[in-house]
Amino acid sequence: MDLDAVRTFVAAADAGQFQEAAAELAITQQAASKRIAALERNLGVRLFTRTPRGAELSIDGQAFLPHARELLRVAERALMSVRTGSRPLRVDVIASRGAATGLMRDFHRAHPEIELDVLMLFDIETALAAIRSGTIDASFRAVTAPGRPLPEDIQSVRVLDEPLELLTGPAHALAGARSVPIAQLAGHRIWMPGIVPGTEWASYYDDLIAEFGLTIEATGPNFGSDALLDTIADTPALATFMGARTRLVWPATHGLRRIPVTTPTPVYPHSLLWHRANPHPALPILRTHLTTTSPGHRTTGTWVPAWAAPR
Amino acid sequence: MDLDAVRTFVAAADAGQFQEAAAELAITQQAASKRIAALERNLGVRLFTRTPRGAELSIDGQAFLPHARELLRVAERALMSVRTGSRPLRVDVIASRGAATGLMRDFHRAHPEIELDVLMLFDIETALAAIRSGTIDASFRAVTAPGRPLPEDIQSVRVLDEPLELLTGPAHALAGARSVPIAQLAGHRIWMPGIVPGTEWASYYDDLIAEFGLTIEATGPNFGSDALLDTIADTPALATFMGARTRLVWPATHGLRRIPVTTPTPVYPHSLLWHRANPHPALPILRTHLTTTSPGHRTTGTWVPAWAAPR
DNA sequence: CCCAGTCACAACCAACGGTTGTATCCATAG
DNA sequence: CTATGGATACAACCGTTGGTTGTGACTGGG
Repeated sequence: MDLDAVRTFVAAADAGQFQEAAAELAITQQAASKRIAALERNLGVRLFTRTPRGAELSIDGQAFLPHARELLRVAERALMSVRTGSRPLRVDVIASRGAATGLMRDFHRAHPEIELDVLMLFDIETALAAIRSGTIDASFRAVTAPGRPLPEDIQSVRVLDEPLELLTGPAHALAGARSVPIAQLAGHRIWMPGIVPGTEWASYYDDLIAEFGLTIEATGPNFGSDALLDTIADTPALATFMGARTRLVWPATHGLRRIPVTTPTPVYPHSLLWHRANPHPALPILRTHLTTTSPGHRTTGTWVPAWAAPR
Repeated sequence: MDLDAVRTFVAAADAGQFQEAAAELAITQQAASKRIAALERNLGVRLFTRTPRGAELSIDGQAFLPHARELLRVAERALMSVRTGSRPLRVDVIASRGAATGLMRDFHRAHPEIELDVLMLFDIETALAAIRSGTIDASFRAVTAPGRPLPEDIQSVRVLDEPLELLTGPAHALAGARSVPIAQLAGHRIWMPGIVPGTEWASYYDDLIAEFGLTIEATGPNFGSDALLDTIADTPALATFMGARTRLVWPATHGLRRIPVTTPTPVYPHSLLWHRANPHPALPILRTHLTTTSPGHRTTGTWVPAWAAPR
């Protein structure tokens, strides 16, 4: 199906005749006729009933018309998504099911008129480079990686501290606990596959291990969250960490348990990063939305890595 | 923008390389490379970063990808809308803002998984022919036109009696009335432009005029409901009829009044018509939905044309 | 150090899609 | 009844697009 033909179809449907549609599109009447004939041949139905005074939609044409308009609308938006200047706000989130995605969903609900593109970059270095080059407009990240202060031209605001919970199967030793002190996790096998060295997550868990003497197995390739959850559900000796706000798309029947961790509760600090000179009109709206809906952060009873602690 | 190029882009993004994408689409690697190069040229951005081991999405490519998928999805649905066999349920309504449209909206809310195409045919004759030929699946109409009994192979069920209300501007003599007996309308000018002779509406109003001695001016071309409402709002001597369920998209500030008509209340009887042998799986669901949510019809205090009265 | 595997460029060719010119149809006016 | 105007479709022509084949450049692994 050719988008030019669809455009011609919509123009002809609106005009009621091919000639005027052809004039609008700056082609000859014959070309418009050929385009629509080709479209009809591809679809296998007649879209217009031709009369000596114009062309009016057949019933199939009437049914097709709204779909054709939608198609052009979507094509237009697809084009806009890569047009510099007045393109959708591009926001990088740290994981597709994480808290930042939920925050963006909330933002979209609050401001459905703002066009959004949400993507996931590899690590904070990539994100910073993209923010500085203007390729993306904002990023949800832990505010700094260890030893690397934020550049001068990047601004940030802390928007959410997400508590980590323990995720176990029904047969796990801690499955019945309503909460578990972090000291009790020493000696339990905690499995976190797919943590890529060099990313903020790796730094975060390195610090967590060092601080509380945990044994985290980060080995093994990441076969996707489905495989991870499957293994956790079936293996009594394994557990994993998961952000409290992470949404699980998983049959509840598997009996996975989410157990809060306490004394202290490790939290992952999400900040929004952006370039101080970014002119995108939707960016201040996002910032305002996040700061006004942020629940704030407790500092007592929680733990964050030293490099992420508020100065 | 070429849909084939978009398809190639999505395939390459999924495969992570051009060669495999090209194999899926049954073209050569060079052709896929050219298609994506052309797409990048059209969009003005680089979608992939080429490596000697494949091609991975650039940031622009990541932003474009969901739009590309959506575009292909919409194109697929546009194609289905004219494919015989498993195409969306095609329902004809009598007016774009009338009660039947509202009923279909309710149905769509109740069954969002059912694909619908709603269209407006010229009159009941066209609708019957389209139902018999299978071009449409159902039609909302007054069950018969005068003197023309329903064919044997068409079935019908009465789903809604829609009361007619008087619509006036704020300066009209009846503007303050909470309701008006139909006998009081004799002598008032009632304006109904755009009623096409030969349609059910024309028959309906002919009967209404004959029964209650009204003077309805059906003259003048239809300049659209905006122009009609504009004139009604500004002309104290004019009023018009409007279905009680008709949704008005009109600034409330113009002070239009909707006044129920009584003793009796003229109602327009909407029936659903369909072919007894139509195999569309969604058709019985629509019928069940309509009959179970139908408010039923009062017969006392209401008026319908003799040809539409239940036998 | 070579090889396997990837993408890009060049040359060639068929097919698509545009234009111009023309025939046909029908409603309307004279 | 006929001429005319306005609409679509068909035919011929032709440039450009988009496919294939052949080849070169690049890079990571054995």
